[in-house]
Amino acid sequence: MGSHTEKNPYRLRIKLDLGGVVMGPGKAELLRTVDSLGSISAAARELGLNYRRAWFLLETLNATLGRPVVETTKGGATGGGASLTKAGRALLEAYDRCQESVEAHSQDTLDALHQALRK
Amino acid sequence: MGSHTEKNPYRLRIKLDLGGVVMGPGKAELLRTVDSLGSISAAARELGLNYRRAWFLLETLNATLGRPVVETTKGGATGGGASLTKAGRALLEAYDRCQESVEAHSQDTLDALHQALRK
DNA sequence: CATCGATAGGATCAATATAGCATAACGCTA
DNA sequence: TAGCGTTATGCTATATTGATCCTATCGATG
Repeated sequence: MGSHTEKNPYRLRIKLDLGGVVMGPGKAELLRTVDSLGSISAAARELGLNYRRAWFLLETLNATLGRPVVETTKGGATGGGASLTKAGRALLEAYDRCQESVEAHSQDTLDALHQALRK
Repeated sequence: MGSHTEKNPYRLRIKLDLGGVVMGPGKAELLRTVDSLGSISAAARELGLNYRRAWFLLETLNATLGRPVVETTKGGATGGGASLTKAGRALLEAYDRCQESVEAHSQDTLDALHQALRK
């Protein structure tokens, strides 16, 4: 039959411009994973990036926003760890909320575009 | 008085992921300027980027999407020129529409985040 | 047919981003 | 006190991106 709707590959990606840093899907996933694993290095392994970079991304966030988004401890039984601050959670939640809102409100436009650019 | 609302510096930037290329504010402005000036090189001058790059950006769009977004002519009295195709205009309009929608629907969340991260 | 401004594209260099290695400090635990 | 896993950070190498330069081609027009 005629209208077998092919999947629309077009997507809308967002980036939160925080004045000095931007947070896109990468940092968002990193925050999320640090939150769930309680460690920067574990999160880095999980996401397939090296610790050096993961740490740098978080440090940039910490330094640029007025307050830290992650707090860390060194040494101890587990070697140390990291967790999100309230600010960090607020940031992540705001990002997710924006992402959802954007997806919901852009779907029609993206579908129309997909039709318009259809070969 | 207490609540003198300081301007919120946080912004939401969008990128249209078209599968192979992404279109952000840069390519959007380029398309818009080519449309209004009728020339790639004029648009490049206007936006302060070199012709080589402007041309390459447009070429990438043309090549990746099934159909061209700009069509060009060489030679002639004016040396040549460029204009947006219907597809190009559809793309630019979709981008603008998404941008507007996003701005409208994210303001509250961004304001709340700004308060939450307030020093 | 020589000129002119624009498209089209090759080649190279600088700047920036990311990857990867190496190492120290930390503080619990055996 | 030796060992372990993690944070923290320096340094180097590689990859990606953007800037710059240069040359060819096109086609109306004087």
